[in-house]
Amino acid sequence: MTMNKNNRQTMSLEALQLVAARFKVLSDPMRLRILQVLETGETSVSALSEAVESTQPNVSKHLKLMQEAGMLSRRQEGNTVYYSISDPTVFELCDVVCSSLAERFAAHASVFSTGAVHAVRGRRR
Amino acid sequence: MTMNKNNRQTMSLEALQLVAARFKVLSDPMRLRILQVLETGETSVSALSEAVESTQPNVSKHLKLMQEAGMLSRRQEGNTVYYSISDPTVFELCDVVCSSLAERFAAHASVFSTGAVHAVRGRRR
DNA sequence: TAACTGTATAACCACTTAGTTATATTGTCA
DNA sequence: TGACAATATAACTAAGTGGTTATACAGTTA
Repeated sequence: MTMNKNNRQTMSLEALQLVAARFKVLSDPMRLRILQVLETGETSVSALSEAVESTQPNVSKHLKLMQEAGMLSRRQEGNTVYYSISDPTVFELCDVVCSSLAERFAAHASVFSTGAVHAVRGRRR
Repeated sequence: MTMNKNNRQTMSLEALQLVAARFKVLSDPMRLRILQVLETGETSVSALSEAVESTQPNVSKHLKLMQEAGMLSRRQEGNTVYYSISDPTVFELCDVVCSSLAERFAAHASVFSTGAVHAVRGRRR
């Protein structure tokens, strides 16, 4: 096993690509917004489209992307489709980013609500 | 303060854009590779270019991007420039993604070396 | 000064991506 | 069956991105 001098494994290029792909899914504001809504619970496509103020085809596209990335599950009931979060680590990732950003921009820290995030973090999941 | 039903704050669009931008920086395999090298310590641009097997202009471009994102620091000595990691939370993020991926692809789990990452996680930083 | 080294930048290209509009698909209900 | 509703997909466009090559900019050394 390849280790660097911090005793940390050096990942293969293939593995790096998979990690990068995961970050890429989270690198779009609209998708983050969708995830925020989904955190409140399973939601239909039409309800999501309204909530995030975008068109249905656009939301459907993002949902498919995130589902294929393994972040969402899909459940159909009649002709309504409900999506929900299947990998809650996405919020763990967002929390880490928020803390880091809050630390950097101490001036705008309230935007990221460091305190609130930290308070919630302990009791989630 | 806006909270959803998980008692989690709903971030503003502006904040979501900042978070998304951070994920975007990490969404490229070459940048992740550079970060891996930098984790072993401060490195010059030329040494980095060799290590990641890319051209100097390309590496310089990625370095500038990551520095502007607040992940790297730059130090010049003579006409050699050394970059180093200024925000170690990037590795925290990578660890979370690796664990999540390892869980999903149990078959290819060894690629992400769950065990190794977890073992190291506790004593880092 | 001039030659050389290391890094940054400019210009360009192939490719990807988020969004829109139009349409297809699937399910329900009369 | 037909009309309708919810979702998915196709085709397209404008904007962004990673890489390359060439060149500019500093800093060192003769």
